[in-house]
Amino acid sequence: MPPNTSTDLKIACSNCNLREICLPVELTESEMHRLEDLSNNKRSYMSGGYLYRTGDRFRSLHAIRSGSFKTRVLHEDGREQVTGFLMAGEIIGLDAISTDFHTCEAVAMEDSEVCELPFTKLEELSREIPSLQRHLHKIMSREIVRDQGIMLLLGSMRAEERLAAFLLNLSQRNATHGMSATQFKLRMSRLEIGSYLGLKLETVSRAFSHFQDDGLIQVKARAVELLDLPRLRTLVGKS
Amino acid sequence: MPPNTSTDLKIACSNCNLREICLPVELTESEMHRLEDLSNNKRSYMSGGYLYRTGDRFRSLHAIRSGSFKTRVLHEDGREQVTGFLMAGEIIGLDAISTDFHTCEAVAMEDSEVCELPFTKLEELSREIPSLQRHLHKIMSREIVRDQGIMLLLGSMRAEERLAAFLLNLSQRNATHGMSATQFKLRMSRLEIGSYLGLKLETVSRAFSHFQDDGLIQVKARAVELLDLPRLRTLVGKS
DNA sequence: TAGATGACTTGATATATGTCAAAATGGTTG
DNA sequence: CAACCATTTTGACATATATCAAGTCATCTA
Repeated sequence: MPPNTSTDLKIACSNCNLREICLPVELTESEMHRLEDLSNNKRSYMSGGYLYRTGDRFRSLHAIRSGSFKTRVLHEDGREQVTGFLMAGEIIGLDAISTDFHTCEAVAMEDSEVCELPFTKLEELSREIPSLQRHLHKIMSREIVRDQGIMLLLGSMRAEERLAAFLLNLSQRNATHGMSATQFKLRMSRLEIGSYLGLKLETVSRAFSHFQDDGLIQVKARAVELLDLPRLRTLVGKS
Repeated sequence: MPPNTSTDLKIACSNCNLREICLPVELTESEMHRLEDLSNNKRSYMSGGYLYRTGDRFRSLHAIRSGSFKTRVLHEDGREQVTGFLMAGEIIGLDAISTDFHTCEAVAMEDSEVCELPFTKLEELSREIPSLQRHLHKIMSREIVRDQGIMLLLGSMRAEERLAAFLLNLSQRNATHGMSATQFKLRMSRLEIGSYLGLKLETVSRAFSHFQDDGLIQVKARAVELLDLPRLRTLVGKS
């Protein structure tokens, strides 16, 4: 299975005009209002800006309102590993609950906006609203499942399978957020894709070229069109 | 950083005689009793037995009381990836909260016992006991951090670094559970280690042999002794 | 205890991906 | 628009790990 649709949020975020896509369906009007109070703090980040850094004190989760972020963990010796690409509607910062400090850093890949979700308040509210509690648990669990999908990818797939899985995952998430499943612009460089997939950028580039030669995709720099979804899927499945 | 100390549990499990190691410190007597009611169901599994399988309906988390389990995800084409090795005191099943179905399977690596923690009840209780709620959140977050550590390992470390990180992680978890940090018996085969680390069993075996030739470890089949922890650590750190 | 079976080690060789280098392309800024 | 810089592509070559193949060693059962 490719890395899964990740933590797309259906929590809160009403003040952020994400009412329609971000709310758990089961809330009463009054619960809704309380949720709105929670998430009234909105912030903007320029491309390249840090939402948080490794070691920062944890206070809030963030719901991405627009734009996208990458998360990465840094190794002592300077090596870095991109651990996720997050887009609008997804929740970022779950790693930090564990120790009250962030264990990775989050960088905007384009100009982006987030809603702040103060965690203590979120916990309070979820004690009172069972459906919200369950929702929060699901979001965290989904992140675990997503990570295990990436472990599968990194541990047992070859370069082109990894890239195919990656493209299909982007495709699916784009579709989920109402965008095209077959045409999109990559927000990340070959280097970042390589880090995420455990490959060197040259290998990523060659895989892109090879897919294009095979008629699987059309790619020009960061503009990608998936021409043959079924064949991409079989590529991931078997080999 | 090597894969982190994983989800060692301090929840519940009083009836399971894990009172001393498993309880969040901050509970009152009455809260304690309620927790005990929660976790009164104990089960045994023989080596090779399934705690759950992919697709099983999710009802409970499980606290491992004794023994150990491996979790693995299966790829359509039959490839499998071991995603974790869990030992006594750790919590298993967090992946399933996401969809209410298990997304991986858990197999006992030796004769083992678990406490069942019915999740709905756990949620109820954690709505009423904030310190328990926070604890549950930390356990889930810790699993996320652990998985990201493994992603770093799989994505950016070479074979011997991976094995060194793996051994150091086992060492640390053993120590956490009051066992020797330098001498232990592996509960898993070279094949399983290889799957977990994204390597073939021959590569794992060669790395073991090489470490032994270098005086880093003493290894005979599954009995391992770490002879030079500092040098193992530098091996993981830089290269 | 012997025999059988699966686990592990070791060697020779193959191959996927990494490395190094150069050229082409695209985007950005004055 | 031009010049510049970063990004991407492509090629030639190097290497870590996989693959294939024996052979040895452990563990379990009869």
